[in-house]
Order: sequence, then C-alpha cells, then structure tokens
Amino acid sequence: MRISTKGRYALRLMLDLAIHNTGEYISLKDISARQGITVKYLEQIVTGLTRAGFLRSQRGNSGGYRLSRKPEDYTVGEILRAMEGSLEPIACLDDEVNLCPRSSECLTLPFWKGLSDVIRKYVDGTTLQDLVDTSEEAGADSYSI
Amino acid sequence: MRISTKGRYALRLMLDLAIHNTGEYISLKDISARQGITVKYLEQIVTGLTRAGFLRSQRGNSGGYRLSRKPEDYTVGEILRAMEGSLEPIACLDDEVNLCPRSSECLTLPFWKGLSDVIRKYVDGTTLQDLVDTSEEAGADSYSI
DNA sequence: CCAAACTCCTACTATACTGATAGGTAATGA
DNA sequence: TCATTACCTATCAGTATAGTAGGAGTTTGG
Repeated sequence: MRISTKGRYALRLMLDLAIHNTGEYISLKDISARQGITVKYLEQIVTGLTRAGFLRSQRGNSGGYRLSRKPEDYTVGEILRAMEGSLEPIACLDDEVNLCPRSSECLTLPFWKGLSDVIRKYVDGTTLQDLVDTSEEAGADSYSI
Repeated sequence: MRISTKGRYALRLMLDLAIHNTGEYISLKDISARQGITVKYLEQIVTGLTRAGFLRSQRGNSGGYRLSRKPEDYTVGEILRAMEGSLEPIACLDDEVNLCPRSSECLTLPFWKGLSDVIRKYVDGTTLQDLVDTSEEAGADSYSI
C-alpha cells in the first residue's frame, strides 16, 4: 500500500511550482536544489506531468516549466494518478478488463470498493492550492521549499 | 497503492472461517476448494495469521483452523497489517526511524497524514462481522463462499 | 497400529517493479 | 556561438510479488 517515490516527488515538484508560480519558467536545476532530488530523476517525473498536460515547458537558456492551470484547479488525485497509473487498492477496481470471474460472488469486493471511495474522496478533495495554504498557515519563513 | 494477494487472500480466508464458524476446525483443503487458492499458498498466509494469534490450529487428521476470537472482534485493518506489515502510504509514517530529515519542513507530509487517517479509520472501523453481515443481506444463497 | 489426512517448515524461482543513473540530442537566449 | 536548458532512450542493481516444491511432524479414524 505504498505510494512510489515518483508519485511523492511529482507532488513536491508540482507544489514547488505552485509556490513559485510567477508565470516565469522554473528550471529543474532550481527545483532540484530546493527539493534535494537529482535533475535526472526529476526529468523522468516531469515527462509524465507534461504529457498529462499539467505543465508547460520552455527549452533552451532560461527555460523550464510552469503550471498550465491555477493551483486550485489541480486535485492531488489527478497528479498522483498521472504518475502511479491507478490509486485503486486492488486491480479488480481498475476497469472491466481486470474484473475477476468471482466478482459477482466476492464478499470482500464491497469492502474494497468502500476503501477505494474514501481514498478517492480524500485525494480528489484536496487541491494543490490547499497544500500551498497549509504551508502559508504554518508560516512561510519556517519552510525552505 | 496496491494491496498484495497475501492481504486480499488473508481477508478471504478469515471471512471463510467466520462464515463457517462452527467451533470445528476447518482444513485448508476445504478453504482451497471454496476460494480457488492453492493449499500451498494458503499455508503461507495462514502462518502469518496464526503467528499473529488470530487463529487456532489443530494438526493431524480432521485438523485445521478456526478463529480464536469472535468475528466482531477482528478489524479488517489488523488482519491486513498482519500480512502487509503496514498500511501507511509512505514510509515516513511508519515510525520514527523512517522519518526523513525533511519532515519538519515537508509541505506534503500533512497531506499524507490525512490520507493515512482516512485509510486507518476505514479499515479499523470495519470488522470481520461487518463483512459477514453484508453477505447475509445480499442473500446467502447467491454466494458460494 | 498404521496409514491417510492434516499442519508445519524451509527453500527455491520467475517475473515485475522500484529507484534510480548515464549518455546523448535538440532548442533557445544572451 | 556557446552555455543552458529540455528531451529522449537505455541500462541496472536491488527488492518485492506471487507463487511452486519437497518434505517432516502430528493426529485420528478405521
């Protein structure tokens, strides 16, 4: 039941861009310095986010990335799904294809559906802006992000 | 974010024993036939559950397993944790040891704690008896467990 | 009493996933 | 033009997953 580093780092990257959301492009080098994640690994993560349409990129000197929407228009759920593929606790819940032949008589399936629901409600009920807000509440000075 | 087969099968095994909770010992062979899981794999799963004190076992002819408590006295959470080790979405939340050096300034940590909370509330708020009840509501005949 | 029916224990294996690192190409701005 | 940046593909060690396999010890029904 673990979120991979890609999912966790993607969230930190997006949050970093949300906090430094000036309209300018932010380089991975800068994000790397702040987040302590290598540029090379960030590249892999950012690829997924750009392909999902979450980021705009600019090549060349003084290039980088910026958010393509406002922070309040991203849910944490969609960011995590872009990296993790699925947040469902069991494959049966992903789609019809993975539905197992026992599903109609499976006594544990309703439990898993319920778990899926509480997870989905939570992650899709939290926006990137919500995370920015909690950081400001806590006092921006104490954070080095 | 997937629950492993061990966790899923453990829940099915416990639920099978809860439904056939006559006081008699139930053999893995019987459970295997009902659940479609090999006896050899069930052995591995049942070992963890027995060590956790969830089951009583009886060796030899007409031996098997039975629940050591009443179905309403098991939470699904503790059953899953016995097999999965931890249900925390990130290692930082497991214990002090795994806490990363950035934790005090980590802007995403409160989010992960919140996710951990909704998961924990759900899985520890559901008992084995709850799963038995939903099966009875749905009509016992339609289920072959 | 003994053989069948069980649990119990340890080892092994193939496959996939994770968490990276590495090297090179293409675009851009000063 | 050249330093800086995004972009692309490949590789790799380590770990976890989802089992399979073979046997040893225990109990009881016949």
